[in-house]
Amino acid sequence: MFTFDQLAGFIAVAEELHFGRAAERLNMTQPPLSRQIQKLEKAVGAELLERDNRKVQLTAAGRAFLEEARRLMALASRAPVTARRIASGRSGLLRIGFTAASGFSILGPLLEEISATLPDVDIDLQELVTGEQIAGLLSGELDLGLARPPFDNEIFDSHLLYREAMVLAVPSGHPLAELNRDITEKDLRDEPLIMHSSTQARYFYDLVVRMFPVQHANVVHTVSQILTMVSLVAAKRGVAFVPHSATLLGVHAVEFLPLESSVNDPVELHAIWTRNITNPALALALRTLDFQEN
Amino acid sequence: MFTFDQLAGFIAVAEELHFGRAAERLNMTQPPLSRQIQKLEKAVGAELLERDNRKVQLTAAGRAFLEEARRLMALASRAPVTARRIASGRSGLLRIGFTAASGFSILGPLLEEISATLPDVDIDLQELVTGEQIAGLLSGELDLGLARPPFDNEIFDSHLLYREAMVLAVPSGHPLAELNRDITEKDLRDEPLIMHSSTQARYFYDLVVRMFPVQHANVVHTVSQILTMVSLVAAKRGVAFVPHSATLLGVHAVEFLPLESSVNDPVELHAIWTRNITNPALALALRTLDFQEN
DNA sequence: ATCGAGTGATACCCGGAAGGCATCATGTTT
DNA sequence: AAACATGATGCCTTCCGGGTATCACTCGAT
Repeated sequence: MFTFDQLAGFIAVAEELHFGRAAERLNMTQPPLSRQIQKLEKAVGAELLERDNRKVQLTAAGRAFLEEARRLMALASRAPVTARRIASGRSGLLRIGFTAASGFSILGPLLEEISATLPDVDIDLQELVTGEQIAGLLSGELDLGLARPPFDNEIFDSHLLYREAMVLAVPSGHPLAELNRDITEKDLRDEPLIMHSSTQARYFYDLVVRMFPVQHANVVHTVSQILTMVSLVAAKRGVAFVPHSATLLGVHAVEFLPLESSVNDPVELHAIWTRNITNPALALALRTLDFQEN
Repeated sequence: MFTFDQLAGFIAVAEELHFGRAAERLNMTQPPLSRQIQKLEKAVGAELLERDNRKVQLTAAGRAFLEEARRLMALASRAPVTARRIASGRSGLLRIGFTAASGFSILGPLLEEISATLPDVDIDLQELVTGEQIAGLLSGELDLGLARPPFDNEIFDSHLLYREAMVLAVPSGHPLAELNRDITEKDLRDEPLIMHSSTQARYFYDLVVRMFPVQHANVVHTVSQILTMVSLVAAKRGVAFVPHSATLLGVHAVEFLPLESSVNDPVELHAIWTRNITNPALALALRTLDFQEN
C-alpha cells in the first residue's frame, strides 16, 4: 500500500513534470522525492512517469492514476472537515419527536430557529405520543422529544416550552356557549363527552380526571389525538377538553369555552432529552435554543 | 495528515468495537493500535470513538468518518488495479484515424477484432486524409492511422492491410462498358475525367498520373473523396479512377471496368503508427492484430 | 569533439516514528 | 474483595524517510 505522502509527491511531479521543482513545492529535497515515486510505482505495480534524464512525462497509466490520486487527496482533506463539523454539532442529524398537539403551535417556530442557526443540521421529524417519545429517547432512536409530563427527571433533562389552559370544545351554537361564563363541573353533568385515551394520552386523561369527576357514563368516544377530538366535536358527537392551542387548528363549527379557573391546571409541554448527550448536533441545538440550564 | 494504516486501524476497531480483536485482525498487538487511533483522532481533530474502559462506541463524527474512511480505502485499493489495466493495455483509449476509402472495407472487421479481444479499450475514430493522419500521429493526437503511402519509414512502423487494383468508374450504359476488355490509355483520350485532388488525395493523384498521362483539359472536377467521385460518375459528369473497394459502396447506375494490367499499380492501405509507442493499449492491439513484426 | 549545465538516481547517515512487550488504571463480575 | 477484561502508557528496538553528497547521463554551447 502506498502513502498519502507518495500521492502528494506524485501529484506534484505530475504537475511540474520536474522532480526538483516538485520537491521545492513540497518543501523537501529531490532525492527522497525520487524514492517516493519509485516506491509508489512499485506499490501500484505500473510505471507512472517516464523519466528520460532530460524530461519527465506521464505514462497512460500515470494519467489515469493521477486522477485517482487527486480524488484520494481531495477526499482525505475533506473527511476531517466533515467529521469536525459533525463533532461540533454544526452538521449532522437531529431526530425530533413531537406530539400532535405541539405541532400546531411550538414546532414551527422551533424548527425555524434551528434551521436558521444550524442550516447544515438535517432534521428528522416523527409524530409520536409522549410514551413513544420516551421509548425512542431511551433506545437512541430519538434525540429530542416535545412531550408532556410525566417523565423520569433522573434520566431526562427538560425545558418547559409552554403552559396553557384547558378549554372546552363545543359544537357551534351549543347551549353552553350561550352562558357567557366559565364552565363548571355542573354544566357538564349531562353532556356527552369525548374523552382522552387513558393509555395513549395519559397526561390529558389524568389532568381532566383531576379537574372534573368525569361521569363515565357520559363518555361517548375515547381517542388519543386532539385533532380527532375537535373533529368529533364539530360532528356534534359531544364536547371535549382540549388545550388552548387547539383553537389554532381552524376547525369550523367548533367553539372553545373557558373553564372555571379554580380547578383549571394548565397543561405543559416540555422539550426532553436524555442527560447523556451523544449527538453533538443536539448539544449545540440545546445551547442555541437556550434550553440547557448550564 | 493521517495514514492509510490509521484508517485501516480505525475501520477495524469501528467494526469490532474492540481494540484487542481489531488488533488481532490487523496482525498486530493492541497497544500500537490504540496509539494509531489516538493519532488519527488528533489528525482529524475530533473524537471518533468513545472508549469507556468496558466498551467502545462510535461517536457521531466517528460514524461519518467511518464512511469516508471506507470510501478512501476502497478508492485506494482500486486505483492501482485500473492503473495496471491501463499499463497492460487491457484498458484505455485508442484513437484511430482512417481514410474514407478504408471505411468501406477494412475498418469494420478491424474494430470488431479489437473490441472482441480488448473489450475495455475505448476507441475514438476520426476520418482523416493520410496527411492529416500523419500530422495527428506526430502530434500525439492519434495512436493508429489507416492510411496510404507515402510516409516516413524512419518514424513510422506500418503493416500492409491490403493492396487492390484501380478500376474505372463509368456511368451505367457508357460506351466503354460495351468493350468487354481492359481499358487502355487511348480509350480515355476524349473522356471527361473526375480527378483526385493533387493536395488532398495526393496518393491517388500521383498514382493515376503515373498510370495514365492525364489530359488536363479533360478534367471536369477535382475532388478528394472516393464517394464524391462515384456520385459524380453516377450523375454522368464523367469517368473516374477509383480503388476496387469502391465497388462496395453500392452506388447505383455506376459500372466498374478493369484497367490494362501492365500499367495498373495496385493501391495500398497501411496501418501506421509511430515507432516509439507510448500507449499500452496500442501496443497490445498491435500484438493481438499481429501487426508487429517482432 | 569537448566541456559544462541540468536532471534524476544512488549511497550513506541520522532522527523520529511505529511496533512489540510489560505494565498500569479502571471498571465489571463472581 | 479478588479475579478478570480492556484500553492506555512507558520503554526499547527496529526501520522508514528525509537530508547531504555524489554519480550517471544527456544536451547544448563553444
